[in-house]
Amino acid sequence: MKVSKEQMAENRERILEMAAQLFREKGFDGIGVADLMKSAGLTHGGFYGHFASKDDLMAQATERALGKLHTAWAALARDAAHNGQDPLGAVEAAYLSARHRDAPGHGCLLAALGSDAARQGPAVRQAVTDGVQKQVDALATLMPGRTKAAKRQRALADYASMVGAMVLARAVDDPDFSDEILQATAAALRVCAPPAA
Amino acid sequence: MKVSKEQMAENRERILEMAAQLFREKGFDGIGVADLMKSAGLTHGGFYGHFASKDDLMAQATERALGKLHTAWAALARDAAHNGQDPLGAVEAAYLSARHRDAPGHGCLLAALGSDAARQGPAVRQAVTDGVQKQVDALATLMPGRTKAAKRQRALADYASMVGAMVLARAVDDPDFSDEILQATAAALRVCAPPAA
DNA sequence: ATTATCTATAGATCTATAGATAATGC
DNA sequence: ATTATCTATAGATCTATAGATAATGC
Repeated sequence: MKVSKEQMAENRERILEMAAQLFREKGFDGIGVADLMKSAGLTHGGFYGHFASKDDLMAQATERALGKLHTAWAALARDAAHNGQDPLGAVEAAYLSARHRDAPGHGCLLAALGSDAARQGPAVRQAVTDGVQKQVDALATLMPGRTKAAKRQRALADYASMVGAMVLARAVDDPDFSDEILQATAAALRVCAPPAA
Repeated sequence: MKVSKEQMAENRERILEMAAQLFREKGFDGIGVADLMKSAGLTHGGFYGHFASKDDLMAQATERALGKLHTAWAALARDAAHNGQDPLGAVEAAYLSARHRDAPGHGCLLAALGSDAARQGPAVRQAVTDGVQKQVDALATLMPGRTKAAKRQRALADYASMVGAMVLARAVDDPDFSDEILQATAAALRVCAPPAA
C-alpha cells in the first residue's frame, strides 16, 4: 500500500485542495476527516500521516483558500488593466456576482466561513488575519485616493461591504432578494469610490 | 417533577433565550441540546417536550434573536431623534462598536451566524430572510434619499457593510487591526450617506 | 528496512426516544 | 388522571490511534 514520495506529495495536495473546497461548502464542522479522505480517494486512517490534526488541516486549508483568491484577484485586475478597464471595478464585479455566490467552495473564505472562523483556534485565526491583510493590501493598490492611509481605509470598507453582501446574499432564501443585495452593494461601491479614470 | 403551566412557559422562554445567546456565541454546531438544557437549569430529555427538534429550536432562536435586535435598533433610533441626534448614525455607531464586537451572544445574528445560516434548513433560512427584510426596512426609514428605491438600496448596502465589517473584525486575531476595520467602515458610511441634517 | 496507507477500534461526542417519576389541575 | 420533567439508553456520528499490510528505495 505504500506509494512513492511524489505520489504521497500529490495525495497531500489533493487532501488540502479538497479540504479548502469542502470546508467552504459545508463549514468546518460540516465535513469529517473520514468523508474528506473518501472524497480525496484515500482512507480515514491515512490522514494522520499528512496532518497533525483536523485543526492543523483547517489552518492550512484556510491559508490555501485565501492565497488562491489573492492570486485570482491579481490576475483579474491585471487582465482588466490590460484591456483598458477599471481593475478595481473588475474585482468588485467578480466578487459581487451570482457566479461567486453560487460557488462558495471556490470563493472567498471569509464569506463562506467568516462567522465560523471567529470561533476557531489560534492557527486558523492567524491564517485568517494574514489572508485578510493581504487582500486589503491588494485592494488598496487598486483604490483611488490621495494618501496611502485614505486608500487603505477605503480598501478596508470595500472589503467589508463585499464580504457582508455575500454573507447576506447566501443566507437569505429568496433569490430575488439575494440578487438585490448584491446589486445594491455594487451600486453603493460605485458611488463611494468611483473609478479614478 | 411536573411544574405549573406558567412555570413551563417560563422554562420554554429560558431555553429559547439561552439558545439565542449560545448559538450566537458558539455556533449552531457549537452547543448541543444537553449542554443547552443544563445552561437553562433543566435536563436533556425535557427538551423535546418544548421543541420538535434542534432544528426547530434553531429556527425559533433565529427569529427571536433577529426580532430583539430590531427592537433594540428602533429604541436606539428613537432615543437619538429625541435628543436631536442623527438616528441612522446612532444605529451605525452602536453596530460598529467594540462593545458589539465583544458580545456576539447579544448582537447581530447575521454577523455571528451568517455564514452558518446559509447552510441551514428551510426553517432557519426563512427566519433569516424575514429578519433581514425587517432590518433593511428599518434602516431604509432612517436613510436619507430622494426616492423610496434609493433609500432601500442604500439601506441594503449599509447593512451589508456593517455585517461584513463585524464578521471581519471578529475573525481577525489582531485587536488593532480589528478596531481599524470597524473604524474604516464607520468612516466610509459617513462619507457615502451623510446625515440629512 | 523503511514507511505510506489501510483496517479496525477506542473513546467521546451528539440527537432523539422510551419509560419512570412526581406534581399539577380537573 | 394528566403531563412536564427526569433518568437511561439507543444509534449514529466524530477525532484519533494502534497494529497490519505491502510497495518503495537503500
